Amino acid sequence: MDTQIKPEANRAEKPVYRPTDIESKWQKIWEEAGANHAPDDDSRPKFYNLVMFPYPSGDLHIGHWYNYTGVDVFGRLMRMKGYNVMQPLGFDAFGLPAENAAIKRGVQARKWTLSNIAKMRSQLKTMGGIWDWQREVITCNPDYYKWTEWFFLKLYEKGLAYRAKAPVNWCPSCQTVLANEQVLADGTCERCSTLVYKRDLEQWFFRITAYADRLLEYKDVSWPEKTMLMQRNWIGRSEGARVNFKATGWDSQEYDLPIFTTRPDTVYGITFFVLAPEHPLVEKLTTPDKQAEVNAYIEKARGETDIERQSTDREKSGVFIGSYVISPFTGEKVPIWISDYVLMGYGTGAIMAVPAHDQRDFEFARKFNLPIRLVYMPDDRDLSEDSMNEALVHEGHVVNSGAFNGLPDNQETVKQFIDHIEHEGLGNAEVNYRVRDWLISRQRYWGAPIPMVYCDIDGIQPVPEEQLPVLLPEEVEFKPTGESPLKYIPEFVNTTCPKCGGPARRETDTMDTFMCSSWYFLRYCSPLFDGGAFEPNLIKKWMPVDQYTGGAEHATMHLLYARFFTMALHDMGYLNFEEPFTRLFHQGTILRDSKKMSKSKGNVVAPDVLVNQYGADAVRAFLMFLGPFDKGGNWTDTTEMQIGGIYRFLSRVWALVTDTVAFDKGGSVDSKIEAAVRRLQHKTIRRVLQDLESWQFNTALSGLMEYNNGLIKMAQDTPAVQASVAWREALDTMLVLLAPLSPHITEELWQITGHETSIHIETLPIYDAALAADDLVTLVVQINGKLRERIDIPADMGEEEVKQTVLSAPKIAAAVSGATPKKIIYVPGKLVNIVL
RNA sequence: GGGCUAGUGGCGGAAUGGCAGACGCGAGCGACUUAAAAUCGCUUGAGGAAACUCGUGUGGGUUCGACUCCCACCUGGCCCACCA
Repeated sequence: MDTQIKPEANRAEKPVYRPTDIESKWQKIWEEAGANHAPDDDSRPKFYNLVMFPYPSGDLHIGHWYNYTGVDVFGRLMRMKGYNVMQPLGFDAFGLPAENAAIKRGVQARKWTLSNIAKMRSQLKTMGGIWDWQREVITCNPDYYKWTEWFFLKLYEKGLAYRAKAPVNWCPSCQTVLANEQVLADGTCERCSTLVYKRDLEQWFFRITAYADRLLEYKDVSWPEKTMLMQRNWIGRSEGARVNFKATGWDSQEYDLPIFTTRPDTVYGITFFVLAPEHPLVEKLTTPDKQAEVNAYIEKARGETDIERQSTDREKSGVFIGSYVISPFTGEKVPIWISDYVLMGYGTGAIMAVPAHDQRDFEFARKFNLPIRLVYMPDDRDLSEDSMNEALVHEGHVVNSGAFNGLPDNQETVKQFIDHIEHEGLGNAEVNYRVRDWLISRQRYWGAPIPMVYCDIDGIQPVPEEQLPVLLPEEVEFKPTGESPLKYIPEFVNTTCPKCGGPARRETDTMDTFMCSSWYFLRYCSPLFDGGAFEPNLIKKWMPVDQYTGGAEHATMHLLYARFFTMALHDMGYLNFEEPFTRLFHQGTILRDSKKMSKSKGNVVAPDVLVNQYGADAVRAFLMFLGPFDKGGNWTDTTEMQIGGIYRFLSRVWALVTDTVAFDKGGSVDSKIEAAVRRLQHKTIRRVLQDLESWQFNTALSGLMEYNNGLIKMAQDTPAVQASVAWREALDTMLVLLAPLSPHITEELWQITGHETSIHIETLPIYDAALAADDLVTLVVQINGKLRERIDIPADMGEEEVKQTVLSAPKIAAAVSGATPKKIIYVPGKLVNIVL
């Protein structure tokens, strides 16, 4: 291979650094030796090092490399620390892109997916990671999705799966359901530009809300605070009360209208009542004279896109529907309105409006000239309903509330109101969650089938376990609209009822791919096991995952679903732990010109060219050198130029080590020089190990570069040092510390320097503080906090003597010029600050 | 609107409250070469001949001492977004 960067060999007898040759050589040797496989029977302690598996889009880009290199560096480090490291990889293989390829290019989804996997697997192998390919898991294979279906049945048995109506994106022109990704920002269909609207469909849900409180616990896990906070906000636990109101419909019947509020202490402030436009009682409570207006409003709300409806800063809208509720607290008639700021999906879809103390209600009241009544008054000033221009939230003391007047705004007051509500039989304390049940139905072809059948006689019936898997047909034809072809395959749809044996229809929806990724980490433990989803003893051996690494964007979806799954399986007795991932780390994202890389945007950076030119070792180290691993980076046109620096570094390591080999071992060298070598060696061990263990790969590398530069300098100054034992050990240290980052060159040099076993099973060097200690330390001398001088002093000099030495230094003495210092600050080994 | 996070040379970035700019890229000069590339050496925050002065988004504060801690603001990124 010819590149302009590569140095010529300056001596014929020395081996030349040819990265690609070395890399393919060692990758082959490692693979044949099974070096990357984590055996199930092994006496070392286990370490399960997991990375979020990729979607097989077809091309491995530099972002994948970044992510997987960091994980591999950490895995290799743990292996060198003596762990039996299991580091598997697989493919999250169901999903929309395969279906789009099938529609647009007429290639079968399965074929497309598997050829992408083959390509990505071979690309991945070039990075020289310790991926345990014997454990590979592909979620679209029947031996995997059989168990995805099985989990569905188990959740169904436990009452955690249920069917309900939910809105989907419906394109009236294509006559099909669209995924959120297929709806453009302006609310139109990506295929035909028709306006998409919401339509209710019967779909399957998982009752994740039943686990909301448990999901807030985080038992025995060490996760980033940020991620837990995101999940907590997502789950959104709110304590409050349910209060029952009653209203009379135009049919003279009385209807219950419960509401949920977090502010039961403001019930006396209610001046109107609002229902979500979709609320089922709207029809009964709308008086005939309001019918037309109300219907028009509901129509309008339905036609709005999510983006429109969710925008906070739009003006409030709504319609009075003609009926009233009676406030059980004040006995007043309170008008009922509908408005889209009340959501059917949260609480009861109805609220009591207290405009004086809720900003949204306040805006609504002002817009429609509805009354406002203060039930809290600030302690330090007067406020009037007419002049206030925003709601008063959490301030002051209770007023206008009968026996409660005078109470302060606090939890105790809220509790007294709830007690009162419960005592009067008007309602009860209640906790609500923002999180909704998990909708897993997808009106898509390329996913795991939902193992359910519909019988005219027996209704909904689960497919019996022994009939699993419900196989997904592989040769299918798509309608031009992109509709799921499953509906039109009679052999798939028509089946028999497991209960009565009569004719029945299969469910044609498939499962959300998050379902597949909610348990893949369990499958890695026994990927070939066919007696169940996993082999219980191997689960006990490997789980929970010790280290999980992946993007922060999965905080509220995948990471929550996987925890829910694990907890549900624990409760069914399949697992003896509740949290799947003990430690979590989010790597940063590599952007291209400040934008996310994606195949669809066409802005991906391919690693292949760089790997061919500089070798995988250089690309790995280069990516890790860009910055802190959790920060990611912005890839611009000049970024690539930096790889030359890493390549030079590796070449210099190569030259340093191969130069030494020419020297005879066992020569003697001045003990002072030997001590200097040891000092540099042990200082490096300390900082580099510390950095590697805390994922600071960029500073670990700069530490190694400084080490390399230091050793080169020593060899130049005193060539004889290269014959010493200390020198050989110093080079061993260099190679061992560099091995996790650049595994091939270090393995090659390890062999060249006469070692007979792989460098990657070496144990890490141990830091010796005594060897690292300096005789002299450089002391910084400041006057009034400003740097004035640097003085070398013996490391063991006492404080008084240090101060005297400093004060008698000519520059300092001149600056002080006879004045008496007010104070002298002494930080041992670091600095002296003289305050004048 | 809320939450989180970041802001340091021409660039990527480094600094348990203690020498700002480590390490690397790029650039400049030099050596080697007929020449170029590669390699090696030196220089490289700004101003200044130098002594020295200024300098980590802006403005305050705490401290002997602040890139680092506190307050306010400005700008970017990410997540959530009318959740009663």
